[in-house]
Amino acid sequence: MSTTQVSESEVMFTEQLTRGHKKKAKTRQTLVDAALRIYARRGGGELTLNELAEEANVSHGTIYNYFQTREEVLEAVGLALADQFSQSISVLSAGVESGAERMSIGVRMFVCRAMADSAWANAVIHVIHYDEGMRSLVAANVRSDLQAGFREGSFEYSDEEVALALVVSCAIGALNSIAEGLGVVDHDIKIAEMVLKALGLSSNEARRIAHLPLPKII
Amino acid sequence: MSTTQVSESEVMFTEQLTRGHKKKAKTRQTLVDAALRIYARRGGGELTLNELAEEANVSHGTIYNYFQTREEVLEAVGLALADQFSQSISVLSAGVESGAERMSIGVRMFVCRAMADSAWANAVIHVIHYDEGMRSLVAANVRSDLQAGFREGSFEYSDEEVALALVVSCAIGALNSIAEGLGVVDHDIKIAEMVLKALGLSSNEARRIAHLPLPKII
Amino acid sequence: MSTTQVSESEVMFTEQLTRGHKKKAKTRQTLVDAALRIYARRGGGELTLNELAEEANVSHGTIYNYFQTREEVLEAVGLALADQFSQSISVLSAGVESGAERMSIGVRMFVCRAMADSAWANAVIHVIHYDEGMRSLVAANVRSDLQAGFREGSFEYSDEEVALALVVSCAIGALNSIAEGLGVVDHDIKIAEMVLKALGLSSNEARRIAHLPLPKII
Amino acid sequence: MSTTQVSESEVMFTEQLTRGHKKKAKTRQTLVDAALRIYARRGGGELTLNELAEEANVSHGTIYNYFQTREEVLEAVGLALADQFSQSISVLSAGVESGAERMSIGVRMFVCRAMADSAWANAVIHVIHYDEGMRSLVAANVRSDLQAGFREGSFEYSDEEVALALVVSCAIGALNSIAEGLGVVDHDIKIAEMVLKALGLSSNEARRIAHLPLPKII
DNA sequence: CATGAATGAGACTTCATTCAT
DNA sequence: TATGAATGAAGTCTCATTCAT
Repeated sequence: MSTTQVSESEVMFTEQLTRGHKKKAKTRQTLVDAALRIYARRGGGELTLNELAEEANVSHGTIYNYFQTREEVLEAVGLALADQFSQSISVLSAGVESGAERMSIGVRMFVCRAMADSAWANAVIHVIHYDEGMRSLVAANVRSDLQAGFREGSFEYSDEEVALALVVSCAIGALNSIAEGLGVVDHDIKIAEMVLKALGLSSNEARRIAHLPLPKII
Repeated sequence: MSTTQVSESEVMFTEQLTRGHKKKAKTRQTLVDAALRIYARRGGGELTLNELAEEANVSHGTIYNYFQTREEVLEAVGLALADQFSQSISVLSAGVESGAERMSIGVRMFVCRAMADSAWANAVIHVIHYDEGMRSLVAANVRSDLQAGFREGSFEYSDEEVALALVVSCAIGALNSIAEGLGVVDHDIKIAEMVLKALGLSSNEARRIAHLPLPKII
Repeated sequence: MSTTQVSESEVMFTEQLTRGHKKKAKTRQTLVDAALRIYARRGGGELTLNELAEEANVSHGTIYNYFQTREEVLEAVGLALADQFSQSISVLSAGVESGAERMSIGVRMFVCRAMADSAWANAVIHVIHYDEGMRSLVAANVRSDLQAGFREGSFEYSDEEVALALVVSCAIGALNSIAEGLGVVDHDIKIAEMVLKALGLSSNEARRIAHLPLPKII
Repeated sequence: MSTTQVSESEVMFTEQLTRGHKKKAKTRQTLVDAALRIYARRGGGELTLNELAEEANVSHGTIYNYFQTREEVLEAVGLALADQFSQSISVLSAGVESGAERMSIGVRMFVCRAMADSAWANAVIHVIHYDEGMRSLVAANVRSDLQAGFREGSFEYSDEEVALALVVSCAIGALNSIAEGLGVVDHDIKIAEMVLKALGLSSNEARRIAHLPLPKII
């Protein structure tokens, strides 16, 4: 998110001379970014297109050159966020085989990103609450690691759906804590450790895996 | 819903009531109940005072004899819900000493009630998302059991806040699953078991405690 | 137009009204009257609720206390106009037996009113163009006279539908002429005479009937 | 619709055309044709330039290379329609001397075309309602036949303007009936017969003339 | 010329809130 | 206190029109 804001700010600055008439194809991205900034900033409530237009420095009508309805805007924002999210996760856990380790990496990545970028955290919280598509995508990512860990004998749970919901809830719950300023040191590790225990790992094994160093981004 | 009416009425009896006061309280309660019915009925979106007035069979203006703003209505609804909630939990785990068992009972009660009364589940989901007061109350209830279990050596976690957030998140997550029709058999037991494991109990101990029969309501 | 207001007010007095209802009815009438004034004033185009609110000196929101949608407003205006229209006609041709004479009176009344009240003419032209209900009502009024005249042997036409459309078209056409300032002296008589001839009366008979004095309004 | 293209192309040939002019004319004609197709297709409501651009497969901006405003587009469409109309009529009644017969042919042609080509009927109805130019042109065509019949002693009416309005109204009224699916067999003949009677012909004479075979188009 | 992104006025509609009765 | 008519800000969406490329 912060990266987005910086790059957008730069763009804004160079374009203020031409009063926004040179945007064309980039405008859609501008709109999505603006929406994410709004989500990031606020505590509750729905995104309005008035706000979006102002944040993106375009007129109301412009939004409708890119989206047919308000719903489409929200959907696009959800997709953008989901895209970033799933990319981040899959890049990081690329070479990892163990389901339990992948799960740990996924959860920690999710939480770490939220700690590093509270704007992103807020946006995710908002979007995940309103957008079913986002929820499914998150669930799909988690489910594969869950099944892998179960096949390998690391995990032990009586119901996959319940386990899935638990992992997702814990991750989102951590995001909420962080967004409310209640983050703690090593939040990612602590959450991952508890999640792994909930999934059946022994305390020692859970602690060991949760404390493994995160793979570096190349 | 009826529980709400009773508890609120009881609170009223602790004051000296004139007839006017009684009627005032009655109408106010009518409004809160109507709001809960609306929350219960719908999937998403905000409560409007139009709806509320119609559901309660009063005119728009009447609402403003009992609440200054829409926000106050929502707050009152949150309080009413929180009231029932904490009563239910504390009644049930009244004679139980063990923190782990109290925790299990609390979580299972929460989930069981959601399964039995999807209207209540929907209302809680709505309110908890918008009302900070409700969230704190839930947290307070959980925290005491958490600390008890920790003191007794049953629980083992590295950070109380993180553990607290985890328990609450899992419970709310279960409510969401149930509200979306994704409930499973023995949902309450499965969730409680995983939560106990997350809090450091061994698999066997977690399973045992989670499967204890719930205390009967007298 | 002023006639409109009077007749509508009379209707109001005949109902049993509570205080609230009276005011409500008054505003509703204000809105309908304002709509008629707007129709009367303009050359073409659709009625907008902005215009209506301004003309009626109420705010936009007030309109929605009386009508659910813009369509309902238009419908109400059409009904109001249709009501006046059919009342006027039936009052005037009350004691007349002959179908041909009733037809003549109806057509002449219609045209005379348009000449006397060009606002009314404009409103009718507008409404009849957009509102199917209005068209049906006019058609129903004409059809009975048409059938009466045919049964009595005065009229002679090969197709009732065609005859009906002809009468209505001629009357509306006359309204258009008048609204455009192309009215002529005895416009009503001239139109009625031609219509009667079209319906099969001899020139002499058509002229005689078309020139009969209109019944007085008591 | 193709008739429109032909007639416009013929008009063009009377000028010396550069390649640029030819292309310009072609695109302009494309736009007018597209507008006619839209009018033909729809029941009610106004033409929007969005629709027009899409139907003509050009971009919004292109329209403004050919017309200054939306009004100009509508005007051009009206002219195109009026052009075809008057050509059709005058070709058909070319060799006919009698005013009454020419009137009958004109009315019947108008109605027959509407029955054969409901797209044309819809377009005419739309345009004639909004475009004064179209109305005048129709009136001019009728007036000459009206005067001829009057001079010849066939017609007998007390006011030319009223008679003119009556004929036009009846023709448009027939179009409306047809567009609403209320057409009847020999609609053209029945309307022509009634119009002729309205203009003073005897029943027998009106019937005879209205039933004359229409001249063939060579 | 053609394009289509951008604009902004203005349409319909909702809804929390006020106030006279 | 109860009512409900009135309000007006704010929201979603449309569309004629402009302008840089």
